Amino acid sequence: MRYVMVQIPESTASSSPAPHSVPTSADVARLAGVSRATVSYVLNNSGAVRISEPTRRRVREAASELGYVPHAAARSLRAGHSRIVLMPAPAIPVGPLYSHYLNELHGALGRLDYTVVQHGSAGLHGDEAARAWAELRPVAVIVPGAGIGPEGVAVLKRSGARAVVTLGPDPVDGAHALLMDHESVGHCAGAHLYARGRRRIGVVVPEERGLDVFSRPRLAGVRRALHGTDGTVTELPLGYDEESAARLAARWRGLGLDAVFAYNDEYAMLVMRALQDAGLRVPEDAAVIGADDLMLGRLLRPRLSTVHIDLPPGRYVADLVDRAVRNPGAAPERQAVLGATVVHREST
Amino acid sequence: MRYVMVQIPESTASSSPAPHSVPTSADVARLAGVSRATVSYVLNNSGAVRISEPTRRRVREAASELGYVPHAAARSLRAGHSRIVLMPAPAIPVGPLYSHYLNELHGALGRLDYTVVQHGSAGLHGDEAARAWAELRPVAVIVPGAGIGPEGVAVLKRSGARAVVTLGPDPVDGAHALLMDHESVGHCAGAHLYARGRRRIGVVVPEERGLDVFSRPRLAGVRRALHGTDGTVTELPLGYDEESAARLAARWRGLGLDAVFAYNDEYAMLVMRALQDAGLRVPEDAAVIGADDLMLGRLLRPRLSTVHIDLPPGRYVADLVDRAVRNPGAAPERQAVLGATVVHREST
DNA sequence: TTGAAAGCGCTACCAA
DNA sequence: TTGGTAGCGCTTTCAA
Repeated sequence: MRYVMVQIPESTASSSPAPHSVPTSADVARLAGVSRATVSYVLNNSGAVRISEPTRRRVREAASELGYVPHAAARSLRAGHSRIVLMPAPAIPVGPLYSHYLNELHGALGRLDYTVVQHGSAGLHGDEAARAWAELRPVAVIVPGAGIGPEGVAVLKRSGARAVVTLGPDPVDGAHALLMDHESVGHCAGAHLYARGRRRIGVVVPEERGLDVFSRPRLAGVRRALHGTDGTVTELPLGYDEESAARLAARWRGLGLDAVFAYNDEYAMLVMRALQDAGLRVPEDAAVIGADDLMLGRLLRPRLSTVHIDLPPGRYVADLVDRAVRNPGAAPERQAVLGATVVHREST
Repeated sequence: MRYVMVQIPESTASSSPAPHSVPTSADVARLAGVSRATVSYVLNNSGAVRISEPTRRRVREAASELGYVPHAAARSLRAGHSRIVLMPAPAIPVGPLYSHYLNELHGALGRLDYTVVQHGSAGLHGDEAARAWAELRPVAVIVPGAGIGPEGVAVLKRSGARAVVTLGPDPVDGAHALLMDHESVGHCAGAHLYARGRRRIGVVVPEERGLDVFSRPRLAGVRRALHGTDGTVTELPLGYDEESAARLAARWRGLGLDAVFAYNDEYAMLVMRALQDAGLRVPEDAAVIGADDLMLGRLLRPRLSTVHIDLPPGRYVADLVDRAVRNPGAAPERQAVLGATVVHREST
């Protein structure tokens, strides 16, 4: 299949008015023979005023006849606030665990009647991104990773955001923090390997840019686990492809390592296969442990040991956001929410 | 880690005014000692009017001093149109291939300066969803799967959407269609298995609801490939868990099948492992083919045959949307964009 | 070169 | 029970 990009010049038609104009509440009012106020009351089921049943019917019929749909922007302009929760769209393909989690969060927010806007901040740096987000006047902003600083938070709050929640490793001034410190993931893995008698431990660090947010803390965690012991930690940069893994496997004996924490289960699968293809036995010659506890780890032979990651239910985060929105004065909450536990199987 | 849901009553503080009000262009004008019109000209670099350099500076300084950020809703209300492209958020966790693709599309749209809004339409049916989307007055709507009908398209167009693009298997009246027919994926797999001498073919149909959009056509494609031959097709419902796969493997000999198309590579890995654990040889006793050409297939032993899926670059789809937006009068385009080719490895 | 003012669609107040 | 109307923040004529 071939795709040819076609550049079309700005059409002259684009500046002409729409063929048929979009119906407004005024149109509905006209058709129903009432005022715009009445239309608003009826369609919003405003309990404050009593409208006679015949009038209500006329209004509703007029609305559906015209195919009237209220204009969210106008409404929130008038109301002075929106129900928009903004989340920056991940710039790079992040693992299945995380993207699944974001989906869950999305759903939970939707159930609380928020509109989730994923804003791609490609190419925007720091406060620039925050300013772009602020233009949408979101009532809340959820920022994964280390995508915002205190100035960014200030910009958002000044623009009316009632809650800023970070999902990263470090708290940010002025924002609620759900601390998801991947350091503990690495620590778990390192401690486990050490307890299993391994002393010379390699740690895979993906070359894919943008994964640093996760991979650096995971590496640091292993370092901490081995600190003050007779164990050593060796950093192993690795691309997510077979050649890269084969090269690592070829160097393996020279490296003198006896175990590897492979960043996550997908990288672990890659590494384990390369090691096995190079004639090394897992776990005898090399213990391998992954992270994220994906299904595929259970299907490998030997079965892959991994670090299971416990994240708060999307519902919980959504509730935190909702609470913060309804009570913007409250002091920023700050809590660690990432649980890491080793799942010991056969590869270590 | 335990999470306790806390219900907080509506705070009385929530109805009190914001502690400090959000600066508007009027505030900037006041501080700079000019009119709001001038502020607008300066901040939008309007070429139509000439503003003296000193004035420009004063305005810009005032804006940054106040931390002024324009209000997108007000702007698009005035302009009569937005730059919002709406995409329904996938209700169920969809495969890595697809979610990666949506991300790519998202990025490409962002580069064209559109704001992507992912709207979770959980619980909304048909036109209800379309109406909810229409409230945001998106300039374009991209609907994956079979999430909209002709009436939905009409609702959106009537509300000002200049382009509706479907990404599903069937074209919808009034909308542009990028036909991604997974039937051809199944057809590919079926034809390949038949050519390799297999005659009694099982097709895995995931039990996970919401995957039907993909799995049904894939099944139908296999049926078509085998139609009029001496081959047979057997539907194999399967949950994404080891027990379910083990049950299938236990039934395998009784089923009398000699090959299986496993929906995608992840299910294929699950099935292949279960078959091997049950003492069956792949491909001798059972040929296994997946789909989506994920990395993991290359890492299995035997290496997994698969159907590689070719999707148009995100950039291409974004350009189509952009073209449609700028030229709303044009007839709906309609083209098949899903390429499927077998990658023959060792499992078939 | 700048300012005054209209108006986008909507809701909420106050009057009738 | 209903209508008139102000005004949310912004851009864009038209006048000065």
